[in-house]
Amino acid sequence: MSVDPACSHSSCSEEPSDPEDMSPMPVIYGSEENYFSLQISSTEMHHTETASLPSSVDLPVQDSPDSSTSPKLELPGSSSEEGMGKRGESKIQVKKQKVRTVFSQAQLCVLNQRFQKQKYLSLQQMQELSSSLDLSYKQVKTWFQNQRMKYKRWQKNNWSKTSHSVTQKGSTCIEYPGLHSSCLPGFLVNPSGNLPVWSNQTWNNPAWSGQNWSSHSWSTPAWHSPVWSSQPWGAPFHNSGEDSLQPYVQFQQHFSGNDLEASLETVGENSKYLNTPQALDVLNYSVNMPPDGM
DNA sequence: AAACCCTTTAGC
DNA sequence: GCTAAAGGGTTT
Repeated sequence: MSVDPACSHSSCSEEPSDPEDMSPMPVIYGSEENYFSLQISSTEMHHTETASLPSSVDLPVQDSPDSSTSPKLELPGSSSEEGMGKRGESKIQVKKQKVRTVFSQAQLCVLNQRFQKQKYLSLQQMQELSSSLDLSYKQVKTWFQNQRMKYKRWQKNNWSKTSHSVTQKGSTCIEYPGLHSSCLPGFLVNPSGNLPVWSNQTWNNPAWSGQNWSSHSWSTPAWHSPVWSSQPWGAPFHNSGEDSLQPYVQFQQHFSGNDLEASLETVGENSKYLNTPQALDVLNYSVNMPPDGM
């Protein structure tokens, strides 16, 4: 099988990618996202490799400190040109060329799997995930956002396909091809966490060790629930309302341990429509339940 | 203020 | 064409 994903060798041991903004980030290499993440890509996997470095130019670019969470890690004005390049005073027409990061299969795998379970992550979750994957918070956030849109589109298409024929609640016909296609066996996550099985390389993040994942991170009220009610995928509930919540409760009662994982995929389906903090909480709780029993 | 949704831009 | 990322409008 040669299932030696991404970094089985050793090329990805370092991954100085780009933690860029995150706050809790223990690893802050530079400031730029992935600009200079000189990657090796010797194998075939391009990790977070930064697409292509424009060799010349000092790309004023990017970095948009998104600061999503940790507001300004880089002082405004001092760090790079970003300060003035943006909307300072001299509208430099330096068109910041977009840097397209290419996530590695491993990263995508984890992201996808996570997405299947949760369409929305809390701040902390995103932070942890980002640091685990060596990505920036912004990247994770953006990825999830894009995924949601993608999923939405997919759902729409899918919906038109099946809607006329099946519209019942138990119609779990098609599954969102989130990772199936790109996830190699070796990318499967552990039942305890969400890291790939082979995660002993870059994925060694204390945050995922099982401490934070235990519970509080999920129940944190930090959840700022978006407009669920208006969510396209939340709408369908008008029909089944509570019906949607049932699966979750039962789910956590019936499953436990390894099965959880498998079942999650199924449940995950539902979760697409059920993104209420509560539901997620239940789901997540189960998901993170250590197979050993805490 | 920050995250979200949605659209658009742009690299691959 | 896919999708990461930017931009703009909205919501809390």
